[in-house]
Amino acid sequence: MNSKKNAPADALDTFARFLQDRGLRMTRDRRAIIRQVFEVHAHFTMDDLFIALRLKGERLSKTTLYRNLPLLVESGLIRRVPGESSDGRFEHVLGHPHHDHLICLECGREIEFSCTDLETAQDNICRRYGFHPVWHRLGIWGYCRRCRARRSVKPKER
Amino acid sequence: MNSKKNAPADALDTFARFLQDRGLRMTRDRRAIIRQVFEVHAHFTMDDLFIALRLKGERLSKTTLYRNLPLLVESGLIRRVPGESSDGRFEHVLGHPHHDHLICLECGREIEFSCTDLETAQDNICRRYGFHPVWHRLGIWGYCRRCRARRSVKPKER
DNA sequence: TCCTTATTGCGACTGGTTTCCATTACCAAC
DNA sequence: GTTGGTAATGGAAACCAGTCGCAATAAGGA
Repeated sequence: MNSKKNAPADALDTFARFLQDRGLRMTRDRRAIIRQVFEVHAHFTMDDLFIALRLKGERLSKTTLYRNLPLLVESGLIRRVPGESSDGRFEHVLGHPHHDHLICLECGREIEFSCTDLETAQDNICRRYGFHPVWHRLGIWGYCRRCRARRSVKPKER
Repeated sequence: MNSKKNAPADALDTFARFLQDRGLRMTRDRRAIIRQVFEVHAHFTMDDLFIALRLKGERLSKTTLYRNLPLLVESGLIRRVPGESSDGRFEHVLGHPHHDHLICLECGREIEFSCTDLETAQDNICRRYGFHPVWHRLGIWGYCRRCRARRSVKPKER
């Protein structure tokens, strides 16, 4: 029952331990932040989080977020999403399996995928360079099936 | 003589064409920017570029850089260096073939590599999704050989 | 419950980037 | 070469995300 299923509660425990180890305190705001972060399975910005929490009736300030997200990162519960276009975005780590993205330049849609061949090729590269990988991020930009179809109808466009 | 060897001149031509196509003008400042960018084979920030140009006696303003670098990016001559830690950095593209990055979380070093298996795997993915790729970007974060060696000396660390 | 000290909110502040607008300079047409 | 329409530019002001200082608040161990 206290298994992996309850990510928010697990994360709360982990964070509580992390705080205690460093003589910091668990507060209402911190609890709310953790809960929110692990309830939603998507990337988020400071502002996303702020708005979501305010909508839930939490009265914390942005300053508090700016002060606490670095702690969450340090604790390993969340991480900044690497990659230029995802500047200022975070994602939680527990229960968020790895995936990469196809991003459509026309409609902006992001398609998630994962591919073992890709992972294998990456492992090979890392081995070749004596590099110990921790995580990676691959984005492929281009045109999705839907937009290509639409395009082919009026090929003169552009 | 007018071969690939002269990157700055080639880039200047390319950019001139790019500008003309959009009804924009080639100016002294733009020429100076291109020349500088293609003379130096290294990542650079707005400020690096500004200082370098000023040292060369150019009297352009930062505003001009902020206005023109996006054009260079659009023209494909330079690109923003991906990766969180290299926020705000650019690199030129001509004579800088496609590559991906291994980024060390400890020392920050970026190792460039390219790998056909990886490209192949990506092509397969795209085919599977009916996606037409235009470009991609892969970053692998982890620990480089050097830092791992240093670490293994004091294995209790972490 | 008390008391120490971490946490918080607010407003001021910062550094990087963008915008405004008056002036300058391209460059195509004469 | 001169002219005219319009893009480009510089400098200052505005903007914005993120940070800091400080007084008030609230964890949580004694």
